[in-house]
Amino acid sequence: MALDIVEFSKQVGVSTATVSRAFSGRGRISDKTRERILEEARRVGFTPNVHASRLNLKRTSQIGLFYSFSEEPIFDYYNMELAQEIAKAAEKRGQALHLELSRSGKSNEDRLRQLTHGAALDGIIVVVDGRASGARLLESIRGCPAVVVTSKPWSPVGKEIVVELDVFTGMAEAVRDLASQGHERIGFIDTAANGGKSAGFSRIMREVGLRVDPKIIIEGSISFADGQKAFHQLAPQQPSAILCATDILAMGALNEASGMGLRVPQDISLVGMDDLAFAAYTTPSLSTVGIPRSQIAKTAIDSILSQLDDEESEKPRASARHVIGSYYVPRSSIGPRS
Amino acid sequence: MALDIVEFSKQVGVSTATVSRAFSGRGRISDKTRERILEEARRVGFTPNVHASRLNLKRTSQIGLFYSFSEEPIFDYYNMELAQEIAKAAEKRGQALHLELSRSGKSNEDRLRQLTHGAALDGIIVVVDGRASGARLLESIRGCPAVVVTSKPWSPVGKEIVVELDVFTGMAEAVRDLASQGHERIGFIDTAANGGKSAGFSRIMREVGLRVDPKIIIEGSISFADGQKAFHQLAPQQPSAILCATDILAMGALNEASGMGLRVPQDISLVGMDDLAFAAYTTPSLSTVGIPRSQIAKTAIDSILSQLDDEESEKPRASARHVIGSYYVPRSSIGPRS
DNA sequence: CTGAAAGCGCTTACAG
DNA sequence: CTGAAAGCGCTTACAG
Repeated sequence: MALDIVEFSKQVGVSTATVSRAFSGRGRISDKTRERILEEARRVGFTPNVHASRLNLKRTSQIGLFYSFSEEPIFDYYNMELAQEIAKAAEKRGQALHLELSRSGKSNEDRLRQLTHGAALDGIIVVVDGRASGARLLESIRGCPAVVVTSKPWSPVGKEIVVELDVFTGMAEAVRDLASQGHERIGFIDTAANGGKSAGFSRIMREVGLRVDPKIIIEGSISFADGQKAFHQLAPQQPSAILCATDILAMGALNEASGMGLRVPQDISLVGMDDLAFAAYTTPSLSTVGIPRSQIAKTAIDSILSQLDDEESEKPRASARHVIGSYYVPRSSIGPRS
Repeated sequence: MALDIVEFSKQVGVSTATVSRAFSGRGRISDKTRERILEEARRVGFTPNVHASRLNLKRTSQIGLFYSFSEEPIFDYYNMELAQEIAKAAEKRGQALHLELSRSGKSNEDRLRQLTHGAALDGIIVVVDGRASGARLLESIRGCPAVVVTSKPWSPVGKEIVVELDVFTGMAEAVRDLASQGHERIGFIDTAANGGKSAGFSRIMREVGLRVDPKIIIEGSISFADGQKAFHQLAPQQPSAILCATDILAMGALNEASGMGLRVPQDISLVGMDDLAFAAYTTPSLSTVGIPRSQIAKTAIDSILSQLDDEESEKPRASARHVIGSYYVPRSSIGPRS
C-alpha cells in the first residue's frame, strides 16, 4: 500500500501521466508501453488509488440502491432478489451497485442524503412507497441523478424519471383464472408496505363482476406471522380463495391453513405476489403474480446512465415514466372451487 | 454540487480548516462556530466531497463482504440474511458494509482484488469454502485487513484472523433428538457449497451409535430443485429421517415429499440447516440447525476494526481463530419414527 | 506517443 | 480556538 503512482512511475521509468493512461485506457499510449506498465504493476502490486482517481474524474462508477419502506429493508426477500437483478444490470454497464443496508439516521431523508452526500455515487435508484414521500426524498438529493421506482401511480413532481410497476395486470389475470374455476368469494390479505394494493384488488373484482366483501379484506400485514394471523382471521368467513399481496404473506397463510387442517387447494385456493424464488417450492407450490425484475433493473440502470450522458452533453432534462406490467404464474395452490 | 470547501468557507467567513473541523469532529473548534458552519451548510446544501476526504484520511469507513462460493452469490437467502446481520454490526461501529454483488472478473481472485484495490475499503470479510482456496484469496489481497469466515476447520496459513463456524454441534443435537425418537436409518442431503458436510454427518452418526449407509447420502445439491431431486432418489431407500445441509434443500425435499404423497413427519422426518427466516413457516414448519449470525457478524467486524487499530498503533499482528458453535431448533417437521 | 505541471477538494501539522 | 499552506495520489490540457 506504500507504493504510489509517483514512486511506481519512477521504477518503470515513465511519467505519472503515462502510468495513468495505461490504467485508464484513456489518452494515447503505445501498446508496448501500456503492456510494460501493466505487467510491472502486477509484479510489484501497484494499483492506482481510487479516491484520488474519483476526485479527479468526478465519477465513481457506483450506483446506489435505496429502499425507502419496510422496517427491515434488507430482511425482505423481495428487495434482495430485486437488488440482485439490479446489480446484474449495473454490471453489464460497467457500474457497481451499492446496496444501502444501513438504517442509521433517523429519517429516510437523512439516510438517503448520507448515502449520496459528497459525490459518493454517480446516481441512485430510490424505491418509494408513494408519490408524496417519494417527492420529499427526491427533494433531499436534488443534484444527484436518480430514478424512482414505485408501485403506485405517479404524476411528475419535477423532471424525475419514474419506473412504475403495475402489479394489477397480473393480478387481474389471477382473479379471472379463479373466477373461471368457479370462485366468487375471494379474500385479500394486503401488505402494509408500499401503501397497499387492496384498492386495486377491489377494482379488479368489480371489473370481473365479482362482489367485494370488505370483511374478507385484511390490511396492514407484513411478515410470515402476519400472513398466518390474517389467514386465521379470514378462514371462518369462508372465502373459497385468497389473494395475498406478497409471497411472504401467502407462505404464512399456507402454513396456517395446514395448521387449521384446511387443504390447499381442495378446501381453499391461495395466490401470492412477487414471484420469489421460493414460491415454486412451497407445499403446495404457490401461484403468484410477478413483475419482470430484470426489466425493472435494466430500465432503472439505463435511465441513470442516460441522465449522466445528458448531463455531460448538457442536454436539457426531461421527465420520463416507464410502466412495467406484471404476469401471472398458476401453480398447485389453486384449484376449482369445491 | 458546484460548491466546494473553499467557496463555502468564504461564504461563512472562516478558513477551510475550520470548516473541515466542523464536519469531522476532530481538532479543536468552538461550539459556536461549529454550529454556525453546520447550520449554514444545511442552508446552502454543502457537503464535503468524500473522495477528497478519503484521499487524506486513508480511511473509508467501508468494509467489504465477499462470498467466494455459490454460483449465484446474491441469490442465496443464507448469504443475504448473514449480510444483513453484518451490516447491522458494522453500523453499530460506524462502518458501512459494502456487499459485493458483482460477478465480473473471471476468477474469485480477480473479483476480490478489484473490490479491495486502490484502498477502496478499510477491510474485508471473505467467506471461503476451504483452506486452500481461502489461502489463495488472502494472498491476492495481502495488505488489506481481512477476516476469513469458513465452515471448515482452518489452520493458520499466515497471520490471518479466522471465524470458524461449527455447524456440527447443533447437527449432533439434531441427530440425538432423532435417535431419541427411535430413528436409526437417517439419510443426508449434502450441499455442494462450502465443500459439503457429509463427513461431519457420518462422524456424528457413529458417535451417536448409528449406522451410516452411504446409499442414503446424496452430495452436490444446491437449489430447491436439487433438494426435490435428492429427496426423490432417497425416499425409495426408506430412511425414516433425512437431514439436509441447508434449509433451501430441506424446503425442496418437503415439497417433493408432498408431491410423492408422503406425510412429514408421520412418514418421514426432515431437518434443515441455516435457520433462515422462512424455515419457521414452511408446511410443516422446518426443524433446523443454526449458527448465531449476529455473533458471526460481531466477531468479524470487531476483528477488522481491531486490526485497523493495531495497524495504527503499530502493534505486531497475531493470527487468531474464533470458533462459533451452532444450535438446534426442533419444529413440526420431525416426529417419532413410525 | 510522452512528460511537466496545474488542479481535483479535502485534512492537519504548525504557528499564532 | 483559528488560519495559511503543504500534502493526499491521481488526471489531463498543453506543449513537444
